[in-house]
Amino acid sequence: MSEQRRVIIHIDLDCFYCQVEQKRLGIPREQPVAVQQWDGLIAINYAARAAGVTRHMRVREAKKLCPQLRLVHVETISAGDGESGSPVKVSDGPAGGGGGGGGNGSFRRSEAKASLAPYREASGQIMALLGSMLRPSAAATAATAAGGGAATATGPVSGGGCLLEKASVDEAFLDVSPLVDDELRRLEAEADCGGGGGSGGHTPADATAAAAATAAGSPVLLPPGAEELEQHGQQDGWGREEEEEAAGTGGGVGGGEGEGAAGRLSGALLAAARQVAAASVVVGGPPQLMQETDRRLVVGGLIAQRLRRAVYEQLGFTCSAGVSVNKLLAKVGSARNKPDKQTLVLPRGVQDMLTDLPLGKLRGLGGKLGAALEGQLGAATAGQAAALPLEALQRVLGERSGLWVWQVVRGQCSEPVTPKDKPKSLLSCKSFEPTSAPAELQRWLLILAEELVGRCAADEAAHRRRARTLVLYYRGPSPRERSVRCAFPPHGREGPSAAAIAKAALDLLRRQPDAVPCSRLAIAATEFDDPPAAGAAAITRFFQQPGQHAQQTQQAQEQLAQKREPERHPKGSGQTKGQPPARDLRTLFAAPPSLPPPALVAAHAPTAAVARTATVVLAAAAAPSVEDAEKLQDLGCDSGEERDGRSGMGWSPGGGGVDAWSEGEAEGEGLGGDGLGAYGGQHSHDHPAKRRRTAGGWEAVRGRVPPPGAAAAAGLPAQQHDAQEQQGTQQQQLQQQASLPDGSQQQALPASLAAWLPSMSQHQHHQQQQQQHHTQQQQQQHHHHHHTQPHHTQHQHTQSEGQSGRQADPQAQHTGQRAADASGRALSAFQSRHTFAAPPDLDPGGLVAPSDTGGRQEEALDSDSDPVGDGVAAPPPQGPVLVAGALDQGFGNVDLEEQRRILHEIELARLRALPSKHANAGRAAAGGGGRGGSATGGGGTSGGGRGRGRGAGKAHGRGAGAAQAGGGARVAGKGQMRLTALLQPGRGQQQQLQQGKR
DNA sequence: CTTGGGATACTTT
DNA sequence: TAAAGTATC
Repeated sequence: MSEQRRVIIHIDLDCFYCQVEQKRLGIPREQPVAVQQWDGLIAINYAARAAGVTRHMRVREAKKLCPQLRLVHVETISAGDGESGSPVKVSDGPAGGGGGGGGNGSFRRSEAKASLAPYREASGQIMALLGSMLRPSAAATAATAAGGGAATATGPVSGGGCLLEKASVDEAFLDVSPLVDDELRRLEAEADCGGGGGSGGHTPADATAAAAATAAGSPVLLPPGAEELEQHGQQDGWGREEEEEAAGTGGGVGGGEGEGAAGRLSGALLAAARQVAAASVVVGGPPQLMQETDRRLVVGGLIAQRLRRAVYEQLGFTCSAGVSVNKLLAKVGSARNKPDKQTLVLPRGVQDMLTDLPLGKLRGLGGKLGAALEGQLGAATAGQAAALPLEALQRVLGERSGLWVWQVVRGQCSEPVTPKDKPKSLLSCKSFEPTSAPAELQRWLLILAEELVGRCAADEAAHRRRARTLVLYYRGPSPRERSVRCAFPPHGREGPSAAAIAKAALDLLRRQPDAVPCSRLAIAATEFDDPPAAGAAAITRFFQQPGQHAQQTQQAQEQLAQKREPERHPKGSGQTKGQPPARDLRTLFAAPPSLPPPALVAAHAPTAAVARTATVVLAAAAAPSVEDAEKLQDLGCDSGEERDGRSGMGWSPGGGGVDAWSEGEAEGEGLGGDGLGAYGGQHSHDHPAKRRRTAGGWEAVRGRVPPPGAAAAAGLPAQQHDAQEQQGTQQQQLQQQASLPDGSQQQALPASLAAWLPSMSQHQHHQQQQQQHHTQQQQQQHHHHHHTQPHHTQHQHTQSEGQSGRQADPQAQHTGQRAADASGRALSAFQSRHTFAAPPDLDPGGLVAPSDTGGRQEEALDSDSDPVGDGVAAPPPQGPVLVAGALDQGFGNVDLEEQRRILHEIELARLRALPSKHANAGRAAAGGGGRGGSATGGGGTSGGGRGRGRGAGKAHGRGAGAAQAGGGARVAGKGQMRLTALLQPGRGQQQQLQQGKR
């Protein structure tokens, strides 16, 4: 498939944080709002921007500039008693007017840390919705609901193979090429059965007729009917300029004189094109429908409209979209017209568009690379850079980066849309006034640990994996941030213990001689275990008699209790990387010992919300408190329980353990020079942000005497209970759009949302009822009878192969669907994120296009010596094209790998059900299945590489995102790395740049 | 005075 | 593997 045949959409939420808060608080759109963090603004809505409010403004100035400005502080997690069951102390709500909240106290930087959880949650909903819209069934459903009646579906499934890449909390790339293929086919078919049999559809008369035909019939392309789309155009208050600009740029639609290649134009297509052109800004317009690229992009625009519309109607968020042939251009497009607008970037218009575009607006050139380009080659715009010869670029930027830049400034980018599945690490951080007081550092660490623990628990429930490594980041006197790591502390019975994590981090920190006047701390959980077959537990349950599973789980747990095997990544112990620890077969299916039983896990449905709710915070104390010391002690004691059999764990109570920390070390004993003495001793020479050092660490340390008997103090909260409470809380929180008791999903528009969206009118209600896309909240309901829709999970080798990826064996497919269904049920419960693609490593034979892809990769590799021609010598190596797991009802998505695993698990389940259970057989099989996912970690590194974009509109800042060039073919293992390295601007070049500067 | 948080991911050494 | 560095929002 040639580069130009892709249709990529970039979706960018408008001032996302503000929208989230406005929705939450029911603040009308027109009211100026800014989201505040301490004394700064981190998001400003468009009304406020109109009043001149910008980022980097203090609340003071902002208020002065715009007195009606409504300030909303980000949620914070601060001091509160986190003990047993009592709700977390999260603060939200409107911030006090002048300067960060007076009495409330929780919006003080010195006391709390900010939490982005609400935005993560909203983001998850949006991504889920977008994902659901890419699935064929969604389109079919919508069409059916729209009354078009045309029994779409069934036939060759459409839409399969679309990709969704969440690029950041508020952005996503979508590759909708397959959907475009489909809809284009359908649209063009209209000509046959529809009114206009004639060959050309160019006359207005034809267009009109076509419009009628479209409204009546086109099942998928215009599910709601054309008139609704028009309504949409009107409903957003911003519709006006669109049309003007569209007109200015040439908003009309041309049949296109040249290139008569494509046959006649169907009236339906023409009507659709007009409609899209009117509702979009077209760069390089008007679209010439006789040209395939334009035609496809127009259909892409139609899809973008649908997506934006759905996001608005179902979730209440406006967003902007860019539609083009690659990620780079789509992103530039989405940033061009905001808010709530969409931009088609036709290749024809690219050159014009880029000539004056500041380099920084191109994804990847917003940083040093762009600066070097400007500084050393004098190019400030893409146009200027494009005038430079490749050799010059390569001389200055290095071979790879030079080539990459050469392509990017021409608008070329073949980076695939790469669905990201699980995050690679979870991190919680906090910066503060430099301090050397251990108690204070400890306090922060505990808060961070609590937050991290909550997120880890949610992650584990969702992905059934655990972090193997804990990383501590700290910023000491040196400007640079440093990091050290250790094994992740063992999980307690109820999951990872915040106490243990905090203590491990503290131990780590104590060993650092340069940690001292510390102004920032972060802890991260990384290097996760192999995801142990996400669907496994659900599958198992699915094939079990009710009740059997509990029994089984119990058995497994008993066994484990007996064996007490050191399962956790003992450094250097037998567990080779990727090799699942040898366990009894049963344990493969049972939840790990420290997990709640699967049933509970499923019901627990941890999402980000749990991370929030589960966050327990310390007693508030600006000053180091005795309680803090007690806490730590308790924690130490608590984790002591887990200590048995795990001494080889890399982390340990350290030289001196808990007791040592409390006072002995304060005295400089224990670790000697590494001990706390260093804290008090250092001073902040060197520190760039040289500030006064807080009261001497020594004083603080000495003053903090552990109370006698601290070790015996009450332990951590009983999390079992917590879990249940959280469940309730969470459901209340999340399920504003509740399902009916019987499980049917009827959308009740949340009052707050309705209030906030005055424009959501009658027809909208109508829509709501028709909508069958379910948001995450709804998915979390466990009403089984709803989940019987087949899951069209499909896989294509390459896009040019069209629909060839369907599963061959219907029976296997059926089974797979049931299994997928079951797993979907579980996944939907967990569902903290969407996964639309399988990790690339599993069975290359199946995932990677056979020799085909390999060949292309070679070409891609070679292409750096042959960048000419189209610039992108190699066709976009689509690599394994992964398919949106098509869980019809929007349940968790099961990707290809997951399907394989599931089938595997089914087989295992069958084996297990046999009278004599041969664990060996099972285990062997399981081993095979499990291995599949193991290489994934590395494989996750895609050619796509890094970077999110950044909505330029957001807060007028520097550049807008970047794009990676690179053919990013996804190959398992090393080859991919090499390809990646070759095609991305790498650090190598950047270092060169740095050197060049010096 | 002037920046800033909090968060992720990826690459290189 | 560990640590640092870069990019981006």
